[in-house]
Amino acid sequence: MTKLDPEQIGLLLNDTWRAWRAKLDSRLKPLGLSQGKWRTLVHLSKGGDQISQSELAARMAIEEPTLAGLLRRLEIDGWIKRRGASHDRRCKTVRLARKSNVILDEILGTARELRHELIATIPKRDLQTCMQVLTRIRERAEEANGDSSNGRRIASPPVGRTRPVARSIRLRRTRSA
Amino acid sequence: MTKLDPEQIGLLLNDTWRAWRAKLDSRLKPLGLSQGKWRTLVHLSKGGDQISQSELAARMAIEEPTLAGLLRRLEIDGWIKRRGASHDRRCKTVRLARKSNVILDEILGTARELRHELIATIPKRDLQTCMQVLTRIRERAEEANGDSSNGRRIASPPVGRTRPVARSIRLRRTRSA
DNA sequence: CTGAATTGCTTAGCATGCTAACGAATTCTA
DNA sequence: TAGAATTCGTTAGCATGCTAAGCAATTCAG
Repeated sequence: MTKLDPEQIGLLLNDTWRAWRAKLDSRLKPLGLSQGKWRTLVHLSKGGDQISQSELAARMAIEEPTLAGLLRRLEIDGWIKRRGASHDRRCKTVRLARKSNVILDEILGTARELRHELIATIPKRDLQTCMQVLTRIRERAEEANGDSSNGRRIASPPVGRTRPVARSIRLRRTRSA
Repeated sequence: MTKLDPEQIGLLLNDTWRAWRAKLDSRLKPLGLSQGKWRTLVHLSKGGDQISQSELAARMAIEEPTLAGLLRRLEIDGWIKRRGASHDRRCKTVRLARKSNVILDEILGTARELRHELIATIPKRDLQTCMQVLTRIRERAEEANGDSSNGRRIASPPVGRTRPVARSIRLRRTRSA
């Protein structure tokens, strides 16, 4: 086995993710869904179906305006519905439309299938090691410091499970001229 | 050490790369360079300095129109120069402007520094394993495809589809009305 | 040599990410 | 309880990725 140059780890990470993502995306495209859209639907489906937009954005680790655009397109296509929340008129709650259930199965199935194809031949131990290394890198990279300009960054939840976290660090634009 | 769920590997890969990239990007932003720009400069610097655009796009694994936009912005900012190639008037060769040399050192230095920070505490052996796993995944994902329904897109016009490797199979619009 | 195909690059237009700035509603505080 | 601050969502505008479609130059087939 060739010895790999550690200096190339960043590049490798980039390429690997890119290839994976491209593959999944191309398999899902025939369903009429692009990456951002199915990702949103999946998060919604895991989320109890009555989340506010800001909560959803936090879980997806994207910004609210980005989410707003995705939701607008999803709503136009009839995949989701938005409705003002009665208890707080600032909020809109987002729900999956009925028609989404079918497609969701396909999305999850396709993703699982691809994942299994990609990691099939990899020994469990090595996979564990890899994931632990990645986790460590991610934690380091998400530490707030070293950053000359902006600190606010939404932390994505730990891989282990889905946690409704994230709003804590939100620190909004401080409107301080 | 917690046992990580292999089903989450895709997500983890995404998040790790995202965090890394965000960090590097934010450190380089003060130089006035965004991700696409410094990536282009680095590829140019590794590339013998007299490459054509299509060659550069292929190396960067992005499409030509994407590169065209990047180069336009880079040229406006004075980082590169483009010039029609004498031997083939279809081509433009791209060169780094002199002012880029300074910035390039900073880019590479910053990237190296960050990389070392991120992987500092990780045992060499584990890092090797991780890189080998990633390499394997990438190779799998880049294989022409295991797409359930359709084979490679080569001869079928319908969906246009994403071809990650850029030029190799380029098959242009066949003007086949 | 001439017409067709290929190749290099551009423009146009969409998708998805970001930040900045804002209006409306709610909550906190003095 | 009035004013300030916060929170939720939106719009506006930029960057970077893509595909489709086109022009100009070159190459290939006959």
